[in-house]
Amino acid sequence: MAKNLLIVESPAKAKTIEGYLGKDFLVKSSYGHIRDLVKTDDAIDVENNFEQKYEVPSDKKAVVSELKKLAKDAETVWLASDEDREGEAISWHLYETLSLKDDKTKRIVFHEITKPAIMRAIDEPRKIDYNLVNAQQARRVLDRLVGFELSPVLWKKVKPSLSAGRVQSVAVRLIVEREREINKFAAEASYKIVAQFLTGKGKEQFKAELPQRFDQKSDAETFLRDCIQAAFAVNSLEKKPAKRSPAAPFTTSTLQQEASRKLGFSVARTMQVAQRLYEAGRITYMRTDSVNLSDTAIQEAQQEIVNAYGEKYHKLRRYKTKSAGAQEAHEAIRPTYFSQHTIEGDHAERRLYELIWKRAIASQMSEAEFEKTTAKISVSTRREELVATGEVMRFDGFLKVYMESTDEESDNTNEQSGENALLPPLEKDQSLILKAMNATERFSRPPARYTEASLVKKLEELGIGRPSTYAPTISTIQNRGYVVKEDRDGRERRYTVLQIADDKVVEEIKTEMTGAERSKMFPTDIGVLVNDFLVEHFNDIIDYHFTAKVEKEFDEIAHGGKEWTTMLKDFYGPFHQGIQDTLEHADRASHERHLGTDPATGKPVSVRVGRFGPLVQIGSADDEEKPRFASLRKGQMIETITFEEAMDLFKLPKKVGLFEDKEMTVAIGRFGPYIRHASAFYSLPKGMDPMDVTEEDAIQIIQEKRQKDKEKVIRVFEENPDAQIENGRWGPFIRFGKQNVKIPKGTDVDKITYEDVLKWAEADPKGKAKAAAKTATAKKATTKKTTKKTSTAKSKK
DNA sequence: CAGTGAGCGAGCTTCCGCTTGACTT
Repeated sequence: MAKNLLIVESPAKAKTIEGYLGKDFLVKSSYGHIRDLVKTDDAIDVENNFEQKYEVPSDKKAVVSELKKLAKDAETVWLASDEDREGEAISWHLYETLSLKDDKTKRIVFHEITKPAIMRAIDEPRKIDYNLVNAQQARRVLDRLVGFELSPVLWKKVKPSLSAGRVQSVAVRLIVEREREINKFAAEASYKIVAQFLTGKGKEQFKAELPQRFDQKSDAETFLRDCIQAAFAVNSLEKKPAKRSPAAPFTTSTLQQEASRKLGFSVARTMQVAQRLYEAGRITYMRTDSVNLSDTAIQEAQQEIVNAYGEKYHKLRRYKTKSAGAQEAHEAIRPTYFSQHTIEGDHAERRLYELIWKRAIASQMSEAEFEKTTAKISVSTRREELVATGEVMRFDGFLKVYMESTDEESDNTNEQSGENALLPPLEKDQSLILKAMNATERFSRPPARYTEASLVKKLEELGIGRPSTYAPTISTIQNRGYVVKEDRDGRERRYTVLQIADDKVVEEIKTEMTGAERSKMFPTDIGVLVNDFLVEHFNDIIDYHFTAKVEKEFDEIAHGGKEWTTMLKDFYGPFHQGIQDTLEHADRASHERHLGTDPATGKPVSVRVGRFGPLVQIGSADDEEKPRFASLRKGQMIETITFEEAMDLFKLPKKVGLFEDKEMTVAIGRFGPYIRHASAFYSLPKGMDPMDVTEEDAIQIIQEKRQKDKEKVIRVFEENPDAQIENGRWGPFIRFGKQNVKIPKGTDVDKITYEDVLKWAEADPKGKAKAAAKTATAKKATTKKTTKKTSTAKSKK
């Protein structure tokens, strides 16, 4: 029996540490927290100093009983959970739950998993820090009180099953408020002047811009006209060295941002893949707020950089965390072995590892050095100067391995930036030949919508949430239906371009797409409704700075300067009063908006949130005639929909004619406009207005789709016409009734027999399960719907 | 991928932070 039992939070960590400590130590993991508040409303006794009822959740029972047994037999139990508030609480819960003895228990901490760090920790054991534990209790109790008192208010005043909390509600608020900023944003147009010059001798070309812009088209036109007969010369020439430094190694939040920008990963996917890399021993812990690297890591990175790129590429750097509320219990995210530039694994694992490796290596490399040249060009007829800039890299430094990307979209419109371009050799007073000049109308841009990752960044800046909760929070607000992540089409916008041609200024109108979004976070109507309700009645809790405020108090508790129950009492009194007042006095939340009167019937037109989502209604319930309803479409919201848009919703579905004795109907569904005929759906070609579809169009679309489907079929099996080989998006596959059967790699498609099909179909449990699930869920969904229908109806009262 | 759309009912929903599996969808 081992003399020492050492308990950490993560099993992967346990494995590593066991290797460092040898036979006398048995290293086990608690798998995070082992106890939590009971899930019922009596978990906290607010009358009695916020006394808590804890329980070991069922999925932790096995871990706890194993640890209990091992602890009983061990001479010394070492509690080595993380060095932060939560970690201290885990140690305390272990101490209590395992019934440990004070003289047999030692608390140790380390914030990097290296042998020297662990040996040092073992030499310096301490006791459980009850101030820190109390700070965690205050945090836990406050979150429970807020979540479990706010949510029921929403059930009563908005709709059942909704949720609110210190973190999620602020996340939703950020998105709602950003959407409103975008809605009220009015783009301002201005004219940007860009010129192309030729040098006199070599006839080399380069570009220059006017730094200032013209608000008025007439001013831009005048400028261009003045330039027609003007002489141009290099007025001044300046060369300046410039440097760029690498970014710090990854934290959870920065990893999520870069993986989103460079690899297109959702934050959940990034964390899944990182978890696999961590478990395989490829990277250090992936839930961290620290940018710190251990001394051994810094040395290994140095060795690797010097070996691979040479001494002058190395620069030792230590980074400091900037973000609020960082607890730094771990290292930054880095490769376990810097010598491994790449790894084995699936595509996602290899790419994420590479990103982590590059970022960590680059963080220990030299600055990149540039020479920036700025040439100012005089215009004989004007006082303004045009400016040409060029940048030459003198030394690549860290850019040899890593370039951080930004959130700025580069694909936006006709922006032709002259930055980073090379300039031909120029001399002061050299005269230049104007080759072309134009003034392009440009528009100011609204604030950017959040992506999952940029929302995480914002939350981190506000100190809201922790590395372990960023991804779950993003999921929660989507699962609750408060926000959606989706693509939205942009709209066309016209802009004016003025140009010098044949000594005249000519004008041209062009169009561009603007406002198109990919994978962005949009609030839903229910998200807006809940947010506005919370802001109205609980503004102090939903305030961006609420977390920062309470964190400060948790810190005071942790340092022994404040009693945790006092802090909670001060908070809970007014909070609970607010809950009661709201329950008693607040109206049911509704965002009903009256849009106007239907000219055809004279009935009122309004929008509101219905049981199945936002809808438009013509007529009222107490009218004799039943009101007419229509659902809002993707991108439409109660707050912003216009009367005309609302009335348009009643124009579809529209019957467009007959085909094969059956009606054809045009409508708009979740995937865009389509024609419904018999029981089949046919998408409209992109760009076709569903209102304009004629009978002939519809027939043609149906026939074309049928033809295309026919072309996809390679072979139908004689034995069973429900079995056929088709060309799919990723190559040939077998359609076998409802089941899609994969063709094994390397099979000659022409030689597949019906026996093969039966065999493969049988051997593909996933495909079978999927086919079965398809029918099962279809059934379930319908039954669920009907039960839900009655249930919500009941609770309405 | 549509259509639907308040009404009486019983009892349920819900927080944030630590950690991984054991399961299907």
